[in-house]
Amino acid sequence: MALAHAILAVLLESPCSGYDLMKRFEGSVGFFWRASHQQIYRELGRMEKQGWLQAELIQQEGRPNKKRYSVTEIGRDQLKEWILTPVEVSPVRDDMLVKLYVGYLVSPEQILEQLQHHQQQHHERLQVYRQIESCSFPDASAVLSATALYQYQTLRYGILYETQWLAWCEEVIHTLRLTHQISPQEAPDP
Amino acid sequence: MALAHAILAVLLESPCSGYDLMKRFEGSVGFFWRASHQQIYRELGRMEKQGWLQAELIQQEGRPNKKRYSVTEIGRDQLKEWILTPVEVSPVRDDMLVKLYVGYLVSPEQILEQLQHHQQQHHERLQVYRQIESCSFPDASAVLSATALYQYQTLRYGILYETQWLAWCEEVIHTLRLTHQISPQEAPDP
DNA sequence: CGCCCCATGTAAGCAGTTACATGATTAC
DNA sequence: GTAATCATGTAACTGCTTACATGGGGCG
Repeated sequence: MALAHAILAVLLESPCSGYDLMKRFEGSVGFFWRASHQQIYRELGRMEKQGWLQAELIQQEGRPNKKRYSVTEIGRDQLKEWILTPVEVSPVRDDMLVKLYVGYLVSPEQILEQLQHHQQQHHERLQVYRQIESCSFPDASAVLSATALYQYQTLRYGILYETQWLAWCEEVIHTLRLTHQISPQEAPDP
Repeated sequence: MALAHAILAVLLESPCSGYDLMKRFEGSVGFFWRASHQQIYRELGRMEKQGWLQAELIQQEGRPNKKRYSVTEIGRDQLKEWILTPVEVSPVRDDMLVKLYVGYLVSPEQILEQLQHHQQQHHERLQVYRQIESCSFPDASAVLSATALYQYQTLRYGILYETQWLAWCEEVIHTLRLTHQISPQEAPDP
């Protein structure tokens, strides 16, 4: 039930609506968890029933009303307890690696195309994370509070992860070009 | 349906039984996919129905009979087609990062314990991958066949991934010890 | 005698994805 | 006007996990 715990973690930082949660999951906390809005609303409902959260209806004018969820004492205790129970490392499941494993089935150019598509996506994510880093943690030598320090470490993970992916993509693309004598694609001259 | 494609990829390399597949998924090809035996048997059944695989019953003495699955022409074409359709990067979902994000809820020592547990698991995996590397690809300068080259690249991913995890664990543990003035645990003197 | 390995499966339940639905406001 | 943003959901489906089940052979 790690989605529930991820939600607790985010709401503990600051209470918000399901809609806002969704955006936080696809944005700033996306480097450790992702969830769709359907998943989030369902889970919020369950968690409220169990007493982990409490909802407060916020009336708004000019836009739909919303429910603001905050973590209860019970929810907080649940989260604490969960932290202390050891977990196995998350299993790796990556489409790109499966594709590469059987890359010999198609032409090197076609594999290169897939790799470059992937590379670009990781590049974009890295940009986003670096943006967050320079906004939220501009001073590398600053003394951080406990909460900021832990959050920064998870962001650091995201940055290392994407950097490693890019390095791997570079390595594979380089090797492929060497062994198949493909020259890098250049912008066509007008 | 990426599990099906991962199974195709592995069976294409060499046909085997569901039981063997399971072991391959938790061992040598574990750096790009994992699956439980229940998942595998169910998926094998479906794939045989669809004509992607064909099964051959192997009678054995002194041990249970088994079914040896191999990839059909249809399955091979499916896999090729799938390779060429672009996919989004796999979403990150990692318990350890959620735990660290709310690490301030428990003592630094308790977080360190979780981190070290994780570190050890990644260390063990790295050992396994390095073992496979030195067994299957002993000569770094050797010219590899297309299939070997692609497989080697996926193994390289596994190695980079685990190395990056270990580096991150080191970084976090180091920072935690500095800010909380915890000295490294030493083996107790007898 | 108990436990692990080989080898295959069923059944129940939870997690995640895809598609559908509503209805107001704001920006181009 | 039409597309996007805000805000919430339901329903159906697929994927994954956990638990249960069977049965012979080999090891300590």
